[in-house]
Amino acid sequence: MPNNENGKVDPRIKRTRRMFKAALISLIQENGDINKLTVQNIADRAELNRATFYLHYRDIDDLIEQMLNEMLDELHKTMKPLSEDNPPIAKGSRKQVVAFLELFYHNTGLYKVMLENKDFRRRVYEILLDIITFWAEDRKANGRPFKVPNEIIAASTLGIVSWWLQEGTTYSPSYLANMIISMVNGN
Amino acid sequence: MPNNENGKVDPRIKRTRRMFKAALISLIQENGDINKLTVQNIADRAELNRATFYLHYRDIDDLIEQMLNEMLDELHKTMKPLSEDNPPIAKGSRKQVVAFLELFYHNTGLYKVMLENKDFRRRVYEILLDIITFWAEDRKANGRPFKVPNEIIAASTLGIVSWWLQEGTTYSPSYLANMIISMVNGN
DNA sequence: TTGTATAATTGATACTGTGTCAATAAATCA
DNA sequence: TGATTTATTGACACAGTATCAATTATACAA
Repeated sequence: MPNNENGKVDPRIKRTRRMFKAALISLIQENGDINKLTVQNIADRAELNRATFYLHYRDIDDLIEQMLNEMLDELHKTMKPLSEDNPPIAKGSRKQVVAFLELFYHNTGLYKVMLENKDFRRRVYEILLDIITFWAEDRKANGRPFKVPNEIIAASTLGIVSWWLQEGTTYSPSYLANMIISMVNGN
Repeated sequence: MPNNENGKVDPRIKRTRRMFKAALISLIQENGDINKLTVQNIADRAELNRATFYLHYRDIDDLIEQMLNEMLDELHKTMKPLSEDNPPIAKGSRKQVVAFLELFYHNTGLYKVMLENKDFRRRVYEILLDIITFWAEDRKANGRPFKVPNEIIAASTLGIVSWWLQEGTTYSPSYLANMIISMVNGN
């Protein structure tokens, strides 16, 4: 973001980008499809000129990528403090899974659509892999290592979360966390 | 498909549709993306006129849907005889999972891209759910029912298969089947 | 507070892709 | 062979993309 010499960002820029992002979310929630967006629709919804869009983003994918990065930052921010718990304990892990699921739960419509994006999926997978790797080390130290590779556990969990969002999140985050942990623990 | 009075299909029609479908597969394998197709590209690759495309398909989504149905028929055909094994046994189930994975394995490039399609994913999920439901009944009858709902097992498996294809199918179908079964069985 | 720098708007333009059509050519069928 | 169906061709109206120069509006700094 272009700054002036004091390190401040022109409020017009902040406002414009906020408007475009809000418009994107609004349209995604509305038609539940990420592939039917047009620059004109986004500009109309943001109540800004279409040419203004191109002053800030290369194209729609560029806007989506920036959006996606902000959502991933939020995910990371929620997960990181928990994974730095010391010492790591089984209860802490469950808490972490629930916190993770709640993030999705509180923005079902948005995350459901965003998970259609390959890049977003890949990076959520990586966050999951981080959590699980951390968890796996703890389990190994306690003499009951996971029976399947961490990558497969992460992929499995992503599959469950995607399905859960698609299906309408009828299970609570807490219940789903139990199911995930039960599958992973093998009992 | 339009038939004449003898029930035969004009060979020009068969040829044309075969060409369009081959062109679609070829382009998908080439750019690994289902969202960057144009009618002109497909027609060029098929060595047919663009207008001819519209004689056979409403639009690109229509062509993809027909493609998708053919692939699902193939999946069903592979799965059905196995799920009618009588009596159903644990070994039979493993064989079924391997057969399922091998189908994907032998056409990685195509299935990988097709699994980006929401509709295709939903229907593969349903096939998996069928298999697992069948399996679950057997387990229940033997007094060791699954600990998590069938839907969650199906979603989990779909997540693993999607990841496996994305990642480049480094594990063999047989090994991956073991991992899936291990997760499901919880041991 | 005023001048200047920056951002946003407007209207224009060239371009790519869609979907349809009428006229014509080519292949199939009876 | 003649009639019928399919495929090709070129044209058209349309929607959306991406960029530009000229103008208007807003923010910042002296």
